[in-house]
Amino acid sequence: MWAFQFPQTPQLHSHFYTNSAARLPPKPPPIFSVAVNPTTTSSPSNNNKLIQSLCKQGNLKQALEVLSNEPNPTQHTYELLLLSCSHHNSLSDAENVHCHLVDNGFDQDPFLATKLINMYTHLDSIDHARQVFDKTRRRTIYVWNALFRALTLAGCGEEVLDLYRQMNRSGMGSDRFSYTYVLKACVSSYGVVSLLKHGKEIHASILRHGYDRIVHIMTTLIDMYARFGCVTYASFVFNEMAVKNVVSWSAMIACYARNGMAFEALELFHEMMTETQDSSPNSVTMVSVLQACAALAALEQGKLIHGYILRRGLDSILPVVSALVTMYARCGKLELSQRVFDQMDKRDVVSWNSLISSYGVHGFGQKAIQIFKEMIYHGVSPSSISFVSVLGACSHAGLIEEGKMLFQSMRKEHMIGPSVEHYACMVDLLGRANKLEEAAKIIEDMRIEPGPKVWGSLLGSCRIHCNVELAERASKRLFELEPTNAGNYVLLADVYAAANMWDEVKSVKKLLEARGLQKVPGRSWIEVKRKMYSFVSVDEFNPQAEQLHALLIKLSTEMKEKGYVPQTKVVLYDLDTQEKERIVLGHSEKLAVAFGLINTSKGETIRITKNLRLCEDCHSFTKFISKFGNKEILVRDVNRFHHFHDGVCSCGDYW
DNA sequence: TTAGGGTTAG
Repeated sequence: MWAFQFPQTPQLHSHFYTNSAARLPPKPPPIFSVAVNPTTTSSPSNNNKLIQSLCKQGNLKQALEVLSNEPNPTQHTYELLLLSCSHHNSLSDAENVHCHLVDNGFDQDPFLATKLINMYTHLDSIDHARQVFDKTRRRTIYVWNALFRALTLAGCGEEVLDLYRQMNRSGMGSDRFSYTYVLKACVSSYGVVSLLKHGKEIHASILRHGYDRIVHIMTTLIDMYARFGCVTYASFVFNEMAVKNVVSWSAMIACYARNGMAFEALELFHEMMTETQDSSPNSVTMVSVLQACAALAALEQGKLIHGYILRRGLDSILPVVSALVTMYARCGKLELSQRVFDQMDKRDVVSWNSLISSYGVHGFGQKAIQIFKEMIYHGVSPSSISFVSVLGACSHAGLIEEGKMLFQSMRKEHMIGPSVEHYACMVDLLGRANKLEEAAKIIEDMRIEPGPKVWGSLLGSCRIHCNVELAERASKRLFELEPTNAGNYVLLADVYAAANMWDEVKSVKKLLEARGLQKVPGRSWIEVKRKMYSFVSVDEFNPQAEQLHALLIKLSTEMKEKGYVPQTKVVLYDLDTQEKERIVLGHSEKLAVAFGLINTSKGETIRITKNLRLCEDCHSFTKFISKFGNKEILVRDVNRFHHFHDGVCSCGDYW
């Protein structure tokens, strides 16, 4: 048969070929659709009208039956049929309509080619979309754009860029739609090569062709730079925009929020509220703003934002409510997360995942598992992220057997293949529990390539349990996979320092320097009376610093009398014990604790956030303060929460 | 005929 044919579709024509004998021999392929279109000269038959009406009513089955008796379907009839196949998510019907269309001489119609590509994109059949494109000789800008969209959604960014160059060579210029798809393609690549360079070239082309006044394109550009972590470029584009709307503001706020610049995100939000009259924030804006509050653990800010959401009636929008659940949990108010969740009329898998991870990050592993089961009981199927959340919760709580069983159930019961993230959770779970060999075995047996997250989990566990040999193995891979991540070098140096291997510590530090990298400085912050105060280990600019240091020396002396022994193995310098003690006493979280002791009233909980993992010494020191200073102290480190109360931490010293 | 920002984890 000359007509378009798909592989693996043996029953393809059975539905339509009841009169197949009358159709043979096959017609030669038409060259130009308009010239051979059998219906351009005649008005649509009654059958055509009936098919169109059935499609509009959503009755695809009957529409297809009528189609089998209609010798002259029109372009519009096919258009509605293809749309209907998309709505019904039916690939087999789609293929049948496609074959029918080809048999009736429409295979070179660029309008229908566009519709076919869009339909196959919707049905996740990228190969089919590509075949339609390849067979279409007259490629309008719509046809090109449809394929760009298809490939971008499928993560084939590099292929889009190749085609884009091909399109330009063919003399076809880009329009505003091509630019948005191609910019998105730069960040949608599954390949390992960064396409940022290409994104910048496209940016230049946009400027050359005067498309920089199109808000859609400039917003996509902001988003592209945001996803590459190029905040300066993104804010430059944003500031240069002559006209901004709610989407461009939201894109810039999201850019700050996801790139560790939560202060800036909140600042920009306030600017948006005060400086714009016609761009009032919407639900999407609020999600990013809540993310920023969560990142900073800015509870008071978060509560104000919650009030605004209620006043604006945005509290029924699921992503907003899920972001509220997460915000309260990350601000240390788990009970408020639960309350917000309980008040939801409708919940989706994201809402459940938010609650599961909320309990997880606070160390309530069993509760997280219970919620996971409740979710399934309520008929909501777990997603891949549900498993990341619940496995993470098991890891924080040391629930090894439960974690293993859940991991097994992924494939068996829920048909979800484990991804790199799930393996990383399992390695973390076993590694933390000092089952390092078992963790290494998991990596060996992985069916997919273990990425930096997996090796990073193993290295983190080696640091906790001081396993030099395995740490060297993991870091060797990590230095290849992500040579610019300073954290990995620091972890390896930590392992060497704990083993008193000072020459090795020195050489890791040299490697770090040679590669132009720096250790991320420890930073802690605290919200007191709606204001945020930030501390770094050596903070000469804080007017209270002297007072804070004096208080810390006094507290340290007192706590030593009560049994506190400074843990100095975290110091990466070969110094004497006294010097090491001085260094750990200046850690940012201790400064924040001291600030909290001075500036909070009796009975008020101290809430601190830290950008790195809490060190052993600060952990031990804070336990003593909670007992002898009679203070509740809540610390959120980069991984989880620590509730210090009466000399005990909720993590059970397992973090 | 086609388009831009957000949702959970690590």
